[in-house]
Amino acid sequence: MIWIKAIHPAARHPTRMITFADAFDLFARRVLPARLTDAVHLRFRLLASLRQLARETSLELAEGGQQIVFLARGATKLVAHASQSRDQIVGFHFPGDVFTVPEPDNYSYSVSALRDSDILTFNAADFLALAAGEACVLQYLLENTTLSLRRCREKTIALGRKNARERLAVFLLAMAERIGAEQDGGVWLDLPMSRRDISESLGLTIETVSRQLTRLRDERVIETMGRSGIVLLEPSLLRDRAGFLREAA
Amino acid sequence: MIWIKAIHPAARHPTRMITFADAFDLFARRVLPARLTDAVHLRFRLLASLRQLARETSLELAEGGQQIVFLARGATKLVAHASQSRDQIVGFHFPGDVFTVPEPDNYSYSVSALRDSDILTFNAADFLALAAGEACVLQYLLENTTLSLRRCREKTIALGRKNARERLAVFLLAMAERIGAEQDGGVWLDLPMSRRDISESLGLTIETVSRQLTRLRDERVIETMGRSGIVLLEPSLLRDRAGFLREAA
DNA sequence: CGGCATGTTGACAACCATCAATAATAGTGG
DNA sequence: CCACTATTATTGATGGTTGTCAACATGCCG
Repeated sequence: MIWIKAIHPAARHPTRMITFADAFDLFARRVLPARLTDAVHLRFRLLASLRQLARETSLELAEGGQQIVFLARGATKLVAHASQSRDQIVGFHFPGDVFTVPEPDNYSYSVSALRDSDILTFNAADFLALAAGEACVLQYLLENTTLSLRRCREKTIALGRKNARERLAVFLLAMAERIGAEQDGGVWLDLPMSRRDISESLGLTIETVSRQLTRLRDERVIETMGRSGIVLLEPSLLRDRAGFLREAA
Repeated sequence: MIWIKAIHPAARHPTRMITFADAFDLFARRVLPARLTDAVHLRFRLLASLRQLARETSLELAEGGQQIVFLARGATKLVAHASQSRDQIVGFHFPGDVFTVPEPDNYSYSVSALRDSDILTFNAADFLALAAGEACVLQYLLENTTLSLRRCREKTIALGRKNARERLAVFLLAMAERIGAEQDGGVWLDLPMSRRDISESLGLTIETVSRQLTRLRDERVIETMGRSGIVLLEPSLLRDRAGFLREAA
């Protein structure tokens, strides 16, 4: 049916833009305390820039030092560029996430959209200067950064001590936790990232990622549907393959 | 002489303990703003526990949730325990460092002393509740956590995209920055960690670490003196081998 | 339906882990 | 102070996991 054809892709990846007001509102509801005076609220608002990133486009943040980013809509990856086109994805982000983009040092960093995305960017120094008077905001940022750190440490463990098989299992479980939809015993994933993205996140090649997914499919641990659809048939089987600590017996 | 025997090891790795007052004073000078009232100062003091860790001993922090740790003296490693005695070191810490120890999730974490160390531990929740009224403290923690995150991301890049040779170069440069002593053109390092620690930090084996150090020695990039002494003869040569972004030409 | 980007599969090679033996170091006791 | 010993580090030989190169298949979009 025509109707299916026309509506389906749009439903999966809506391209409707949101306004600055909408984006900032989402941000304020999550980060700013309700009791904030209008004046301070406005000053935060003045620091925000809305960037609309079409799928596959990226945002270089070289100028202006460290940035604080709020993802209002879409999905993004934070990429570190090492030498000679060796890129490492240090994190995936989903709507509602707040994260910091480091200023360039030994590597340069960029934010790329996996889907059409709307993000708010703040200069970190300005933001912190303003937040200094609002302990709640600082506390939110601190908790958030601590969470990012925990995720980053888990990634470090995966990259340092796990084989390809285990890394895939860890990745799928992490995605299930963040964007999975429960579905009669299993978990449904609509991955916004390509095999290349997965491989650049896990320190592998796309071929290895593909082989491990095939293997998991052969073992009836997952099912794949097209390029982006994955069903975790039995999450506990994945946990067995993830090389985590055994649960206390 | 008895006297020599008794004092010599102590000279390299002094075992003299410091008092709680000394340790807390070091902490306060670094983290707490000078203008803090005595009452609040005291409340922070009441949250602190001094732990004296002899070399090679470790501190399990399973109970009590996330901890905030201040290292007053010595050197420590933060170890994540994955399954089956596969450990990954997620960070090394030196005097003055503040860091958080996650509560156990998929992995358990412990702090181990590379040298005799004195650390102050705080329950993170209690500490944050108290710091909520002191924006300066929150800001310090936030900056500190952001720095930890940056370091962790750089480690992620190293483990995901670099070979053994590059990882060693990155490691030595990072150590030079943190505990190196300039010495006529080169940098002198007295590494507190063993080859095993280095390998567990870099996601390699001790044999590979050893081989790469030998290779760097053959190439006249470093000199080794005993087990812990390393001189970086020409840091720029190490940078060439670290796989960093080329400096802007 | 057709073209192209993306993903999968296969053959082979490289790098690093593993296993094993030797060497060096640091601390101990004579 | 020096020999002795246990621990730690180095060196060598070999194999496995994953990267690389290549060909092919699939799915997505116009």
